Amino acid sequence: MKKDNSAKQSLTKNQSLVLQALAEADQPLGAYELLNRLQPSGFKAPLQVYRALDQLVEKGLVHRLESLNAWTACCEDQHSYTPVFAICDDCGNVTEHFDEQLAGNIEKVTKRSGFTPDRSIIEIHGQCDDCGTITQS
Amino acid sequence: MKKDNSAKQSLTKNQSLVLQALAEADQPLGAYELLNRLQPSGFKAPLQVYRALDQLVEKGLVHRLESLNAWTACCEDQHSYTPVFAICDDCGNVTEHFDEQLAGNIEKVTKRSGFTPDRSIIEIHGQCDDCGTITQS
DNA sequence: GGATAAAATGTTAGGTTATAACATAGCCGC
DNA sequence: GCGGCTATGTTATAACCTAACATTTTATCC
Repeated sequence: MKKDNSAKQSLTKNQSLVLQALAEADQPLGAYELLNRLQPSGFKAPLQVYRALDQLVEKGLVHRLESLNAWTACCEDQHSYTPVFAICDDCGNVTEHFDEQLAGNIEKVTKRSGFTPDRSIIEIHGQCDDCGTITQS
Repeated sequence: MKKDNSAKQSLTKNQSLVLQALAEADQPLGAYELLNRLQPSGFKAPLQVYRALDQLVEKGLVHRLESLNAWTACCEDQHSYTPVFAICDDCGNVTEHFDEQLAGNIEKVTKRSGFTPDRSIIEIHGQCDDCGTITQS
């Protein structure tokens, strides 16, 4: 994770706009949904969105949710561990978690077979606290 | 995982063809690559492939690799734990692993926040033993 | 400050991946 | 055979992503 305190300060205009749109959303957004929201700001083509997203991911300020084809602003915490995303299939809300032990387990599982891990994707689908409580009542 | 011994016996024609194509491949295949390979068998439209894939995933005979937009035949083991996929970014080879502790930790991380897990996605990108050894020599 | 290189942006076009909608055909229990 | 269910066929379209190339902005060095 190449994330430091200056990361946000060195953002370009497009990067800032995309990051702000993601931060204001209460759910992960697809690239074309971002494009829709940023057209008032002058965005015209998907590539403008994709390029900004790639750069923000590189800086560690945005994560891509592989199972949703969507993107979300990183929680504000500095983190070196692989994030774990909990995705509510009812309301679409996504939360970011960390666990040192879990990160260690992943290394262990693959290294048994001589595999050298680089980046990990952990996404858990289910029901968040709010939605679970509602349906049980 | 709804997988039992009779799962394979109750496959329809399209499902059998898709599963066989995946089993014969030495790498995960995309839906359109599957379509190409199955056109000699009479497949004509993407939906035929996607429907068979969905049904095979439901039966637990095929897994989808979210970060590759590709699909792979399940290893033959009966498994109740969430599979962990190790994906070599050099040669494209993918291996399926299991770890009870890892599965337990994942539940733990999300349940802290009242989340009820349903299905988990764990995909680790990196370098497999073969590719790592080669580049180091 | 001006030359230069690197990074970011603009724009058009096209490729890949996945689903909607509707019609048809086979299977199974009653 | 009838009704309900599952699977299939087919056309069209939506959603997601990248290539290629031109232009502009930013950073750096002298």
